[in-house]
Amino acid sequence: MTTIKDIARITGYSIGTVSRVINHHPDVSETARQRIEEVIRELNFQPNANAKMLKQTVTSGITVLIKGTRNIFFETILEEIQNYLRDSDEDVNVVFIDEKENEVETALRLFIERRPKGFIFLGGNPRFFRESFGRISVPCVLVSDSAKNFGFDNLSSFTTDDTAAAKEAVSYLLYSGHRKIGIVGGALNNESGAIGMNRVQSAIEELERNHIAFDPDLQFEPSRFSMADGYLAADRLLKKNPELTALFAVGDMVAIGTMRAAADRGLRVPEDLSVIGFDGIEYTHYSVPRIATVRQDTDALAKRSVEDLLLRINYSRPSVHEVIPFRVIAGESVAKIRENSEKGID
Amino acid sequence: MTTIKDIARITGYSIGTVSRVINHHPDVSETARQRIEEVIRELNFQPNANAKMLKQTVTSGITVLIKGTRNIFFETILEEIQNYLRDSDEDVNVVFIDEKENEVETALRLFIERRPKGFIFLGGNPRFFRESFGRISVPCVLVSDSAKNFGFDNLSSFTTDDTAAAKEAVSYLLYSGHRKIGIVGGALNNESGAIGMNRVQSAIEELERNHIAFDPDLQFEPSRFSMADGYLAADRLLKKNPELTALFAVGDMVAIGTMRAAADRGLRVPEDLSVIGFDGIEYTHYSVPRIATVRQDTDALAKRSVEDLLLRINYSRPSVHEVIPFRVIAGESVAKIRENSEKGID
DNA sequence: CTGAAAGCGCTTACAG
DNA sequence: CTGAAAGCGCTTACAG
Repeated sequence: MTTIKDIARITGYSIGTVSRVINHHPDVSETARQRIEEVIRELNFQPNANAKMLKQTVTSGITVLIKGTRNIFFETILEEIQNYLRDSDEDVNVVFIDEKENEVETALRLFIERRPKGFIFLGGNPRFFRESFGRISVPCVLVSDSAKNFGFDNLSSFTTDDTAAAKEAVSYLLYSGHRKIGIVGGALNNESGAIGMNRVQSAIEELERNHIAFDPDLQFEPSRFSMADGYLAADRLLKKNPELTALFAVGDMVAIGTMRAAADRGLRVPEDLSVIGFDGIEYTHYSVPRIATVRQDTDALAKRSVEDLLLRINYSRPSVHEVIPFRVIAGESVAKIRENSEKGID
Repeated sequence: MTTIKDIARITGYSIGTVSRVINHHPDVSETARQRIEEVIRELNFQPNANAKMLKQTVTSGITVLIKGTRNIFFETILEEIQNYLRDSDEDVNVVFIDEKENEVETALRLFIERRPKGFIFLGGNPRFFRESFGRISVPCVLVSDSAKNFGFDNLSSFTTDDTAAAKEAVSYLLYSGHRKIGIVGGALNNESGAIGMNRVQSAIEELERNHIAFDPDLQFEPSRFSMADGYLAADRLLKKNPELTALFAVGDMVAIGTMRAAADRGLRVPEDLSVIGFDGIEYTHYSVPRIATVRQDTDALAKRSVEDLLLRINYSRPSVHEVIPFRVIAGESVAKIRENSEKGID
């Protein structure tokens, strides 16, 4: 393996000078720089980052930690974060971890090893934050869960108001004339907390606010955020309650599964069954019919996260907890039905 | 920051003994182990991986390098690779890199820093392999491109026979009675090589073998592997050639865009336009209609990659280049049409 | 502008 | 079973 020593030996300079050239240190003669760069290129030398990081105590770069490798929603935000960070001169390190892993412990390890100036967490388990976030001392941002009540002054958060958004989704169904509404999705309580249950809770409250009785047995099926699970849940729900004219799927992947379950029961969307999703992933726009959904503003989530993190890194501003507006997208999967109509739009 | 030195100081043992405990070295007294583990737990000590890797020359673990963070197909394979590797006692390190990045240079850097026992590449640019793979000396596997002619004896490859698969896709359309067939997708020549162009080429050959004239201008539109691009390409193609009764989309994402483009032109799938995709991603099974596609056997690709890599790591077997069988999935997006019918199935 | 040297936090023969 | 010491490949004051 080629090391800095080999470059020094070959060029006749010391390893100190070689190191300076590698790190674009200004105090190097043009002659030395040229010769050393030439040999580095010839030998295709790559400095060992372990040694570099071990020695360097200076912080640098920003690390984005993403929970789940198959989360299209987070991937969209990531892409936008990278776009915004491209203009800053921080380099970005992206790390994907499994949904079940502890993102705060991972961050802690990376913090020790890489000394980034800050972290952006895409997804996170409140419990993990409460347990061990205290040991991270650089500015951080959490996207997707409010950290307002965690009590850390180096942690900002940017979130969609799930409660209001779910309320709007149900409102839209009510506005379209639906009264027999079911809810698909929301995991009851898994390791990562009760994901999506606040959406479910808020949807139920909106129904009750409109004097529509809600029977969890007949109008709700939990589901994880996948097409496969959404399919099974919707199928169970439609089987035990064929009266339903509209379903609120708590995630777009669940909505996709729901639409397929409807088709397999001979129901057309939206003629026989209306469906509204949640998140606003790209696919909702390409589906036939286009899927009605509550679109989270991924661009704003990304933009504000980056802005805030850079401000806090560079000017040590205080952390903030912001709610980002969402938008109900009408799509083509929700039909208007007549009041008192027995089922669908006829 | 807590280091091994602190643990040594507090427990009264030397850093050598602490290191042995951390690495589960057998030659440590029970007393020492217990005391040291206790303090490590109390202080929540995490050894600095930089220092560890810098010192250790022993190889360990397997690194999976994935090109593209939004490639559902690769993510499916990754999941299966992880399942298969769970049974071995190798730990797995997954690294996502941008589609435009040089995966071989990245592997080289990781090779220097982490010394894995082997690499699995999910996606790769033949040019990058030819240029610099020679400097990697551990067993590697490339999935998605045959490395047969690269001339490296430490590189196996497992691939779907794109040529045969594209031929079958077109066969299926011909068998269903279509004669006016268009092809959407395949990037002409971008940085990552002419991705998908072998599929296009093979599809054209199959048409010509069946005495169907092929006019690239009227029957082909290039597209990158995304819904958005697939939409635009299909829209252009359908606009300039409304006679087409079937489209072969060179990737499933392209097929999704194609189906939406058809809908926006008032065409029903499959009644007015048949569509067949390529890859067999999960979504094709949930779409309404289910998308006909050529399903690559992700499970076999994953399984054989892992088996082969472990065999070569542990018993230094020679590398192999295997073609994994595919399967045409009928779906619901291709209609049978009458011979001589002017358009669609009427 | 350059070199010699200390040291980052670990691992690992070596000696006992 | 344990400790003292060398050294992994770098960076960085310090001195010149």
